[in-house]
Amino acid sequence: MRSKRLRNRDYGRPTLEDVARHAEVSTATVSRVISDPQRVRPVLRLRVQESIDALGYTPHGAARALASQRSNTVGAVIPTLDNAIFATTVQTLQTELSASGKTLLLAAFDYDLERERRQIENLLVRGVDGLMLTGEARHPAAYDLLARRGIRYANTYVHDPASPHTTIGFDNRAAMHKVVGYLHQLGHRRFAMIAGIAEGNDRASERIAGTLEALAGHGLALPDQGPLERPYSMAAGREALRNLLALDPRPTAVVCGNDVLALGALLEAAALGIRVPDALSITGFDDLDLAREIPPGLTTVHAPLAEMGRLTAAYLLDSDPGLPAPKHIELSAELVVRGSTAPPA
Amino acid sequence: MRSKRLRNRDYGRPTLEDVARHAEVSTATVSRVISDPQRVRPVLRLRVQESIDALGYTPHGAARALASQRSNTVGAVIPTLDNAIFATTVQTLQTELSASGKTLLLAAFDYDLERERRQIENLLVRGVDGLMLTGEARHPAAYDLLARRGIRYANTYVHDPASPHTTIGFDNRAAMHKVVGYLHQLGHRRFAMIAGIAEGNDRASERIAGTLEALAGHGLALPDQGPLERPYSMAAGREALRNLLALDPRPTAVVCGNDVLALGALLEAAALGIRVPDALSITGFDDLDLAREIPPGLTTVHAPLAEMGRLTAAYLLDSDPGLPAPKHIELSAELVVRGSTAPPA
DNA sequence: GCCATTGATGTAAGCGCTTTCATTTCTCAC
DNA sequence: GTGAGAAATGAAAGCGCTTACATCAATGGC
Repeated sequence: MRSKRLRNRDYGRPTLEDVARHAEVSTATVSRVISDPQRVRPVLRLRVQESIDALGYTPHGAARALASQRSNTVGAVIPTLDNAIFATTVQTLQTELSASGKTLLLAAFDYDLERERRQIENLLVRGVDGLMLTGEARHPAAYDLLARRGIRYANTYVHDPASPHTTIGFDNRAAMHKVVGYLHQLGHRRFAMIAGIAEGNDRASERIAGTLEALAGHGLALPDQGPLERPYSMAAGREALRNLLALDPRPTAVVCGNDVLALGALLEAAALGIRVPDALSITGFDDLDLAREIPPGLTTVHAPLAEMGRLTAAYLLDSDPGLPAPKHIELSAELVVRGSTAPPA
Repeated sequence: MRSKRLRNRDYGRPTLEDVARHAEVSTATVSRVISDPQRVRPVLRLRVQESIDALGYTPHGAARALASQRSNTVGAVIPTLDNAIFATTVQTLQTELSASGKTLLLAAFDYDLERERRQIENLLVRGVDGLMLTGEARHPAAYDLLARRGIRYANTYVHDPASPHTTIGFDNRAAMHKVVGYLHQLGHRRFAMIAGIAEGNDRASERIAGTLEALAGHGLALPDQGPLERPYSMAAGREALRNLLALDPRPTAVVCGNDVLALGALLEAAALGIRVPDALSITGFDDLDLAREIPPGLTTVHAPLAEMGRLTAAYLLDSDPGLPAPKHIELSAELVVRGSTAPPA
């Protein structure tokens, strides 16, 4: 049973105090050398720095966080990384944060809002200084917690100036208006939709709502079955397209809730010998790399993922007052016309 | 200038002490209720729990980490999330960790080993209890740090029983032997390679080395220019293929360092009217979803990404002794034959 | 019933830093 | 040279928790 005094010397990493003793200064000075070197005379600063190197000292993050009441840590809560659109944004966020010396805590919730609540709670316990969230639909208790902690957070991938929360993203609904408007203008009248799963996912449901609205605006509607909701996979897109092709009359335009579904539809059409865009127009959403590369090119909506990550980082890093009025940063999500759309036969 | 005593009551979150006072027990008891409820009599346990709820108390992670000397946090240092193969593994890792109440700290280094060193250092400062690393090539100072801290870490995406570090992954070199062996058996003799950028990336260089070795084993070699090293993008794959097609004699088999490059090559071949696999065989590495979906199906090596994430989590969560002998978990990376390969014309 | 155990609580000492406040040391204008 | 004010340093009090260790109550063998 060794004494506490000795514990450090024997096993532990050197502490601030060890450095202070070695450099014959106070711990306050060492602390200053580390966090604000300008405040220490060059002579001492150098001496301390040498002791730090000599002992191989590295600060203890938790102690620092406890004493300073800030963790220099930011959290991101996303549905999953298994989806390029989140991966890209998180990648940018991470890079920006680490340029500012912050570390990213990552949590995924797999589209389960209860799980999301727990993840948010966990990150709050970890003391994150800010939080990137996905969408607006959320367990009420989660918003309560956020409010009670007075922590800065942003709802991303959405834009809603009327929201009481900060939003950084684009208007999913409006984007679908553009898609439908464009197809309608090409002459399409028989539409179908392959959507993402709407439950617990307001981006997916907004895209559905936007599509329905826009169609209604032209006096049109989807086939009776409504939008086909499918998980995020090419295989699901293929299967859904097969379903739609069985319809009579066949749709001439298939609007998809995301690029992966659209790509599946595109490949299935090709496999079935249905020529795109001549016999069938297909659109996506997100503008993955592949949308540009795959023939005949996928008409889709460009989601500014990296920019969203960058702006979110900037917002969360901004050390302004406490919680200002919610901010709403709208990013444009433009229609990108490629080869998968044309006037109906 | 309000007193410390009051600070909590006025602004802060409630603390353990607040809860203790409210429940009329000691802080030790509250602490026990939180971390090991069994040790407290039901009567008290209940009372404490009620106080916790009443005050809306949540623990303070940093204080906890400082007092207990463990952060319940694990770090992952990867090149980038902008690459499905890392995203998938990290996704699994994250899910597994959070099932055990651990949080994932994520850092990317963009294939810059100096930056990787800094990221590792940063995570160490944050007090991670374990670290997932990518590959084996690393700044020596990073290994020093790791050793000095006696922290548990795993080099993933590689397998090397001779390594002094724990490795969890597959043998990239051996996998390329399988690819080349298979193509050779089909009758191919004129090979070319589109590889990832080898610098600072031992997976990429191992794949190159494996290819060269295997070819040499058959008395063959790449064209004079050697492997074409390209960044991870379909556009780069297309460009590289165009380059290779200018060769005289043309290669009959193009081996790619990853699926994205291979997909680019595949699409470019299609665009140029070169029939795959009749006029040209193409192989990839990773086995992305798309490899299966895209016609004619990409022959590739299946990388067990999710399994790697799972095993890494298990290893890092394993609270066994300190640092045992390095462990080497080999995952199989099997050749998956699809439509993009056939005997040469 | 009595004493040795076992189990449940409480006490209080840190964990390794930051930061306020007091003290000491410099700077200069005069 | 002197004294006022600025700049640099040190002393020490926490930050909010965990965890020996001490204490006290309950249990059971005899």
